[in-house]
Amino acid sequence: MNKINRKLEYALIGLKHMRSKQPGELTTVKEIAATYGCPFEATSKVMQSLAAGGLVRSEQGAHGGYQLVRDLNRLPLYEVLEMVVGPVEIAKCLHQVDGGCELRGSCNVISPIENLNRKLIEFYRGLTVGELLEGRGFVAKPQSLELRDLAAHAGHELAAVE
Amino acid sequence: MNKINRKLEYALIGLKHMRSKQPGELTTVKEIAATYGCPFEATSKVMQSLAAGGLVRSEQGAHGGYQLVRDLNRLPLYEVLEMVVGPVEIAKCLHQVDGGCELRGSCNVISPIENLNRKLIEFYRGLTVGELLEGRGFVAKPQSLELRDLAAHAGHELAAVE
DNA sequence: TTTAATTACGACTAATTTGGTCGTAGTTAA
DNA sequence: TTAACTACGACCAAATTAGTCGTAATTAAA
Repeated sequence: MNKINRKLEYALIGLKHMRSKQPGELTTVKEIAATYGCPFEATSKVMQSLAAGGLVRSEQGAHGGYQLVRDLNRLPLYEVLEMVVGPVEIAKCLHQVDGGCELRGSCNVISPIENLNRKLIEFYRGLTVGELLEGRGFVAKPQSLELRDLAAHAGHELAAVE
Repeated sequence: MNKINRKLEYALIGLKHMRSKQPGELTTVKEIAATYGCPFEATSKVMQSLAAGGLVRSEQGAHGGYQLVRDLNRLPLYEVLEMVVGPVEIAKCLHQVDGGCELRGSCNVISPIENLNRKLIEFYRGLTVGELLEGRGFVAKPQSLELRDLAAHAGHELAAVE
């Protein structure tokens, strides 16, 4: 029921990576996957979700890729969560029968978890992606020549420093 | 990876129920299960966890049951989470291999998800169970924990924060 | 015009987590 | 002794998550 999973992790990793690029410069999924060891297909789908949500722009074809189109410092984590894992809904009502509440007004069941849900949404709305990406640079350990070639081809060092 | 699940729900339901009792009055799992439709065995185990964590006291035997021993208004949700679902750890390091970090001591990879984890822990530490158990309407004055309140009840954990 | 590199996306399987049950034992009031 | 409780480990089922595969579609460049 929670929404913090690998998809979100791949999204944040990708966003952090793209943030270090020049405006207009594209990032491929292959590049992200190779640099950080994320599974290609899974990462690819996450990027597609981000593109569908308007957070990144995609260019197809050879020399295609993704680029950021929004300022991460003004982007609530909540929006990314919506894009990659859907609405933040931590728990369903225990007593729902065919979509309706069985206990009606006397229900004290859903309330605590619903309260928590609301507070979590508040929390996610108030937390910017930019904040999460702070800290030391995300330095990947070069694992192969091919990797360095990739980075070189992109015109960047592997170490993305703040 | 998230820790918001049915166990937590049963815990909050039980706590809310017990809070309405007189001091010294016991609540049985049977009572909770019957009142709210929670599965008996699952709820029972949750209560046992709460007892192990010192949040409630249990009395065995006929006419036994559970009772609250702590003030829910000064109890961080974090503690309940620890009791019923273990430490708040939303995501494992992507680079872990066989339970150990692949990069060992030289690992300077800080996953954004780890940052999020820290922020979530902060959030859970500052949110009291009492707040969550308020009615369905708005809570006029949220009783967020101050640091000194935390110190009174969870001083040993505060030391581990930094 | 062909090829290679890339995004797009649905279907599928495997792995993990979660939710729940069962059996049995220990405790205590009546 | 019995009935009503808590205590707890082992187990199974369901749901979710994670990852893979196959196949298009798109585009730059040879």
